[in-house]
Formats: sequence, structure tokens, C-alpha cells
Amino acid sequence: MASGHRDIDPRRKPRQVRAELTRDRILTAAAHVFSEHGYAAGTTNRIAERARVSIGSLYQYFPNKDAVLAELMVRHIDRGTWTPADQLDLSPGTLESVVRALVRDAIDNHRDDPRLLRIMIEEGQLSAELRETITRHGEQRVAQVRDVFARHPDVDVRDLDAAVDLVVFTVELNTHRLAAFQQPVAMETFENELVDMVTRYLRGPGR
Amino acid sequence: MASGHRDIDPRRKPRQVRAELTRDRILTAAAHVFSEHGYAAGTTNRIAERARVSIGSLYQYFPNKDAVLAELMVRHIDRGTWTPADQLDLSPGTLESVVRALVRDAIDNHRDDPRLLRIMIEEGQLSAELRETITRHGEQRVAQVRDVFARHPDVDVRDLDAAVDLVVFTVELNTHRLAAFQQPVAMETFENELVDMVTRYLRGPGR
DNA sequence: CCAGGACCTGAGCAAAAGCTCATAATAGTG
DNA sequence: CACTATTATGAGCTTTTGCTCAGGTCCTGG
Repeated sequence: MASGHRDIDPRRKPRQVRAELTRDRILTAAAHVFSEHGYAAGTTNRIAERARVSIGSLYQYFPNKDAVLAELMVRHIDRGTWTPADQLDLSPGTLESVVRALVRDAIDNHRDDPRLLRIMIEEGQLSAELRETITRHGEQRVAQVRDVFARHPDVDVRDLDAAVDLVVFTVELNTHRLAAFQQPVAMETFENELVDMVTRYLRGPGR
Repeated sequence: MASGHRDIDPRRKPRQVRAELTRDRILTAAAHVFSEHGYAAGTTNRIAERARVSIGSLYQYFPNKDAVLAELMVRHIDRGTWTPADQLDLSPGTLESVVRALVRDAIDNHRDDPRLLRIMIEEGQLSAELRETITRHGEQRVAQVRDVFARHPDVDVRDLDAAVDLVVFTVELNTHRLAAFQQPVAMETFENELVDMVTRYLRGPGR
């Protein structure tokens, strides 16, 4: 593979609407292609073809293939971040309703494309910097949920940190799985059972 | 890529111990290489190099790269399958002890190499036939667990199928995650909390 | 309306990876 | 030991793929 020069990002930044459009079409196409073929087999030529754009255009906006995936990742994180307002919206109500809101949020976040999400996280060499961002995002999410639970009167667990960790990922992973392969179990049933399990766990032994 | 003829498996079958040894070394090396580099970047040349075997030898036992991964998958499934005896071993005791045994089993199954497991499942084009085998294996596991729970007096859930599905995958996925990236939460705490959550869920609302 | 920048094109280069095949080494057998 | 079947080797062929660059087309400000 040609290595090229090592400038940080010598690529053009869009100045006309037309260019912004092209960039978006490339990213949209990339999302589809990566999701369908995986990262390695999702070639830049395939992406360009799907975007109905020449391969040269792709490399005018992205210095290399990794950068395309990185940009998708950044966009996904931005969409999924909770503002303090979002966090407050979550807090009131019964424990069950809080948990349900959490589950719904997870489901929403996987609406777009679960396979892509996995590829973004587990394949493709993301920069150390971006990995850092992702980690921080995850930690922030855990901390936010921790906050919500800490304030809720019905929560009774031995080890709040461990509990939050378990809950967040149980919700996340199960949702992920259900979204990825259309499972036999129906969405509604799944949501109810998951909410039930988590709620009862958080409520603790008394009750 | 050279396509070659389409015989089903024109490759040599080992007749001397020496050959069996070579085959094993290739598979062991492949497991390491795939785990470290992923499927696409885990090249056949790298595998051969790591196995200290020439690339030609690799292709004497495997018709192509996919077949190497497929063989690893088959071996993993074989190791993880429960005999009826295993299933019986699981049944007696309190509900909590049953669940704990389930969790321990999952942890054991991820001991060898979680990254490889993910790659086997999610990357690499496995044959339709093999996919079928994997699916059946999963269904069989779910059915076995279902059996165990169905017989246990303390289990009280609305929808047994949904519950088993949720439980099996919650255990599986959380274990997977913990094994894959050494998480902050310690193993023992994790096991206890997971067992606790699942047990309480299965026990149902009335204590 | 035209000059010059912004944007787009795609043939094709260089590196990498899957895989073959002619040949050599080794093991088993009478 | 001689002879054959089995196993091992690795240079290199072929295809794939990331990416470049020389030369176009389109847009906008003056």
C-alpha cells in the first residue's frame, strides 16, 4: 500500500454546499458498506461506487480509509451523548419507569445500525485519541446512570459501582444482540422482561 | 485471487503422526494470529510463519483461509457441548447454585480466547452449513437450560422461553465482555452480582 | 462574463495477500 | 537398502486494494 506523506490532515475542507453533500454521501455509503461487508472487505472503491462518487473524491475528504470510519464513530458518539437535560428527564418516576427509559434509550441508539456499531468499536485501527474519547464517553454514561440510581430512593444494592456496570452493559449488550440478528423473541416481550429483571435486581432483597 | 477448482475438499488427510502434528501446529498458530490481528489481517503467511511451517503445508491441509477458521470453530463447539451427563450435573441444588454453575460454565468457555471467539462468530465467511451447526448448537444450549429451569421448583416466570433466552444471553454476553477487555470490576464481584440478578429474576415476584 | 479557485474524475501504480506447483525431504515397507 | 507414498518447501503468479495525480468540470466574486 502506498504510504504517502505524514501530514496530519492535508485534506480539503468543504467550502461549497456541493462538497458538503459529497462528503455526506460518502459517509452514508461507508456506513452501509462497512455494515454489510465488515471493515476489511468494505473497500474504499466499493464505498465510492455506492456513493456514486469517484474514488478520488473520497480521498479529497479523507486522508485514508481509517479516517472514514473514525468520522462515522465521532458522529455516532455525538448523537448518543446525553445533555444534563436528558439526564434530568430520566430521573423522576418509579424505579421501573427509570429503567424502562434506559432500555428505550438503548434501543433507540441501536436503531440505525448495530453491525456498524460493532465494526466501529472492534475493527479498524482508531487513533489513540479517538479511543480515549470513546472510553470517556462510556465512563460518562456509566457515571450519569450511577448518579440517577444513587438518588433514587428504591435502589438498594451492595455495590453501586458494580451494579451500575452490570446493568448498563446488560441493557446495552442484550439490545445490541436483539437489534443485530432479528431474534425469535419479540421486541415488546424482550423489553418487558429486561426491565423486569433489572428493576428487581436494583430494588434489592427487601421487597 | 486465484480461484482454483471447485472440488469440495481436495486436501490431503493426515496419515502419519508427523502430518497430524503439522495440522495441529497450524491450527494453534492460526488461533493466536487471528486473535491478535483479526481475521482479515491474520494472513495465511503469518499463520504459516508462526507455526514454523511453509505456506505450502498450510494449503495441503486446508483448501483456503476460511477453512482454517471454520475448523477452529468446529473444535470450539465440540469442546463446549454439554453431554446429557453434564446437563444432569447441573440440575440439583438451590436455584442460586444452578445459576452459579451456569455462570461458571460460561466463564470457563471464555477462558481460552474471547477475542478469537468473537472473530470466529462475527468475521470470516463461514459456510452456510457451519452457520447452521452453530445455530443448532445455540438452540440446543437454550433448550437444555430451559429444561433445567422448567424442572426447578423455585422458578417462577411469566414466559419461560423469553426468560431463558434473556438469561442465557445475559450471562453469555456479560462474561464475554469481561473476558475480552479486562474490566475494572473484579471477577468475583462480577460473578456474584450476575448470579444475584439472574436468580432473583427467575425466582419471580413472590419471593 | 471571465478568471481562478473549488471540486470531481478515473486510469493506474505499488504493496499486500491468497494460493499454486515443481521440487525436495522424509517415513514406511519388503 | 531400494522403492513408493506421504509430507514439506518456498519462489512467485494473480488478484485485490489503498491511494495518487494529471487533467478535467463547476461555481462564485469581482
